[in-house]
Amino acid sequence: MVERAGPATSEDLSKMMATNPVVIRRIMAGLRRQGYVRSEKGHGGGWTLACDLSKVTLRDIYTALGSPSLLAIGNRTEAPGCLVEQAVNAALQQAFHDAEERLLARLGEVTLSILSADVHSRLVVRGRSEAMEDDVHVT
Amino acid sequence: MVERAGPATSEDLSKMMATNPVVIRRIMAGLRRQGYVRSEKGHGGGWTLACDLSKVTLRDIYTALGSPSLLAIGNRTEAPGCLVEQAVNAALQQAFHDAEERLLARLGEVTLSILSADVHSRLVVRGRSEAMEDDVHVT
DNA sequence: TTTCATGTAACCTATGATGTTACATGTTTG
DNA sequence: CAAACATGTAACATCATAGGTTACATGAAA
Repeated sequence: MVERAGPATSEDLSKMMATNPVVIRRIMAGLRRQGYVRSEKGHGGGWTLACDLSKVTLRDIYTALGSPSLLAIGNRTEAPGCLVEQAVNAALQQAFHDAEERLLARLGEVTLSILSADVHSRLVVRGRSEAMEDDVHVT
Repeated sequence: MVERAGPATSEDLSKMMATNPVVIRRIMAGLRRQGYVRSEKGHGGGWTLACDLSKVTLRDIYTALGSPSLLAIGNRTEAPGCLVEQAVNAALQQAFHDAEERLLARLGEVTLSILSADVHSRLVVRGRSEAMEDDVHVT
């Protein structure tokens, strides 16, 4: 979206990400609630950025999207009756917490502007390698 | 299983864990391959421990069970074409690795004997609180 | 007033984890 | 040896959930 002059429709975005417009709207709804994007209806409408990319981190987005669990395993039951389960939970609770913290901390370090810059540099690289392929074809 | 004198059948274990005997066998198969348990067929058969509980850690079990992913998120595609995906992966790769390492390290610290001891102490606590409840009922 | 776009509920579908059935293999007991 | 038991495993069924789809209401621009 950074690259675009005007608003991007859910239709456009869904094509880019090989998914469905409604899925895009569902996801963007969370970002809109936090004010990271704006949406306009009608002709020429669509989604536009509404935040300072250097101020918004992946963690903000993670939060806006409902903070789903980062770990594949973890304490399943809130207050398990099974003593073995209790023992395992007690033994690993701290580690789960630490691992999650580590991930969240990193998410908080990565701003959208950093990502944008990285995407740009990757674009350049891709451009160069495509040019090289052309050379090969020509030569 | 530590508590039992003889072998425990998949039937017994499945009842304890509120699941199905076949599910138990599926899981135990992994542990048997690593030599942590033994299985005997026929009358009086079932599962018995075959390892030193102080030598086997949760990490060993995790490995025996096929090292499933510990993180709920992560690099989905091996070599994504999408530049944004590449950029995000690059930014988070280290953090994913660190978080996973932290979990694995902790799993490696927790031996089955530690868990067993903890379960025992919880048994005592539960016993006491039940005794107290009895008192209440009596008084 | 028509066209376009979001907003959202309701439903459909694909996937993976778990549960179940069925049957083969081997072991003990009478 | 035959009957009862228990594992080993394949094949199938069920359930939960993430994602996809349809349908329609709301609102804005041409």
